[in-house]
Amino acid sequence: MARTAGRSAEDTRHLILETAAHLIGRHGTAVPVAEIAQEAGVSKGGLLYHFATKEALLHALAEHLIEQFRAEVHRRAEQEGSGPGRLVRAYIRVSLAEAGDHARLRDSIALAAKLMFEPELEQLVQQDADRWKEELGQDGLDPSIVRLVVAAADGSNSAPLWGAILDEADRLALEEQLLALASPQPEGSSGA
Amino acid sequence: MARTAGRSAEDTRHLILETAAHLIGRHGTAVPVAEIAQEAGVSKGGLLYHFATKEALLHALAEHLIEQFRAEVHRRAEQEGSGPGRLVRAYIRVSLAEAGDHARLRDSIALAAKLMFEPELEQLVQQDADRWKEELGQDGLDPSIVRLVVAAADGSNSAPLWGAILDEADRLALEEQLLALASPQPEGSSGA
DNA sequence: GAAACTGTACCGACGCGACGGTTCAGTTCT
DNA sequence: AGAACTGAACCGTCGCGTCGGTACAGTTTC
Repeated sequence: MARTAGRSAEDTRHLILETAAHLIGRHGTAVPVAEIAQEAGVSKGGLLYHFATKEALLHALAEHLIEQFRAEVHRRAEQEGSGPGRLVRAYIRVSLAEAGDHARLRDSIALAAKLMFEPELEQLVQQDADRWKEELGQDGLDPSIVRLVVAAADGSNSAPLWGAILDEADRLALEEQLLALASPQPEGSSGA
Repeated sequence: MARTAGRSAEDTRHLILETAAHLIGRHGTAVPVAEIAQEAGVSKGGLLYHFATKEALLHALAEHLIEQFRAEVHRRAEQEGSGPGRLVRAYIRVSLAEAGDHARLRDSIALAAKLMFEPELEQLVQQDADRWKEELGQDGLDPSIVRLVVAAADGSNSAPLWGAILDEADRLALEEQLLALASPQPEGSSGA
């Protein structure tokens, strides 16, 4: 057998990436590449053809997820009413939505935890964080509000780490709270 | 050589635990037990004398860290002025302090990330989270404040995951903000 | 237009190092 | 005496990466 019928190499690559994310979310990054390959309906050799090493696979996956998140936030920002805080509110929406998708969230956390200890890949995450810090800081909001809101959004995205999964009601309530904080229309309140 | 002069078995046990936390913070839970033993100045056999298996070691370490955090928060709560919000404010203080100790924070995160995928150990974290949720909920504060503040505190403790390390100024500012939110002396503010 | 050739995509068995855990005889502190 | 180790050899497993092969899609050649 060779190229699987009706599937381009790019499709295969993408399929492997999705499968990897899925399995990593369930079993952690320790999951064997052979298992990822099998689940993706590809041989181990086939997988290694696309990603020469497991680290390369994880690297590609990290870029994939980071890029996806960033694109999603910017997409939401366009829909957000104009004025200051657009980007922050979009960041909140996407973060909290992700927090509601437990499976997907586990993918990200497991991968991020792994990257923490791979110096070469760590800076990939680092740079992304720096970029966010800058972008969110230039969104026209009070820096103290941004700091608070972003910390809370990130926190809701890290909850599974500490076992604290927000239930649906809490998640939605928190989202409303954060959006309110990031919406510059004071009705007589004082910023805390 | 046998028992090291002037050190009780309990001391050795504790030393191993501390060393393990330290190394895990630097290299992740994949660090070999032999390496932990060596770094602790103990033979591999000696380590396995105290912790029959690596999983047992990680289990003990998790309990250690969880218990330590809980004890620390309750200790701080005693020092906190009485009235509603004592525990929440103590939780904030300890969380943010930990967020400032990057090395120690990495220990916790690396371990927590590992536990996520060990069903048996996961519930250990889960139960702890449930306990916190209950305790913090009964602290006499508006639930929406607690939700916001705890999410932010947890977020600051998860920052390294996303590469977003708070600098000292931000950390202190955030701490002040959260403490203010968790202090029930309204000067004319409305709840968000 | 079909045979010969080429490169891409993929297969699957194997080698090999690493790591967890066992065993055990010996040693030293309390 | 018995608890608390040391030290080193050893085993089994597991997972990564390599490597020789294979099957098709195009492309070239006549």
